[in-house]
Amino acid sequence: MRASQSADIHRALKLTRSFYERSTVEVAKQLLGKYLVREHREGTTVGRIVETEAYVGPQDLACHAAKGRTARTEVMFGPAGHAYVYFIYGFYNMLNLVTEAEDYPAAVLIRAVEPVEGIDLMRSRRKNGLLRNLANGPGKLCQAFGIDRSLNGADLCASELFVEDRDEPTLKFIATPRIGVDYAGKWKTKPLRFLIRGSEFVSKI
DNA sequence: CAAGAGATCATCT
DNA sequence: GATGATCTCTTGA
Repeated sequence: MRASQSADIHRALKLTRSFYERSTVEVAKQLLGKYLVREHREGTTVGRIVETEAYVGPQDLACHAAKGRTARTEVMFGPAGHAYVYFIYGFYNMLNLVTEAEDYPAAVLIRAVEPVEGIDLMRSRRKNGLLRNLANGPGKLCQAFGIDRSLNGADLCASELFVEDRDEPTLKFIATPRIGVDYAGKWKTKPLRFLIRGSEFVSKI
């Protein structure tokens, strides 16, 4: 084997629980450039995460956990590294990754990914076949990846849904206020949405 | 292209 | 009974 070949090997390491057991803002930033993987009997879909939002705890009026510990928010109160998937607007599912210590309710919303693998499968699950429109929004990416509430509570360290680090270099990102949280008082303007700078696959600039 | 409405239901009041 | 961490389509300039 040539010496240069080892540099070409694509390392893909599944993120471990300790990755998620940190401050939600830190996890939201670090998830940019990681790869969301969903294994399914129909096939595997992979997307490079380009947009996230942090929902940082019970004091965050935009975070569902601000309403307290209920059946719906129970997963966010559980251990880090699990999926919090909820249904909204009568149509769409939203994928979040639970962060921080157990009993501290916080999570990162995955808002957009760049399609990498399983693109035909994503197209068949969605009507609009344009590559840029397959997964550039939280509802769209759940459609494209076949994610619904059956994955609520799934362990990202031991299920068909997980995130890989493929050894991308550190990325430049932008922070903006979160989308669709106008009701959240002073929390609506905090810069808790993170985008990869220059990506064409974000939901909006 | 921007703005607005409609779709549709789980969750909480 | 109201509303929402959205998306798509229609309308009109």
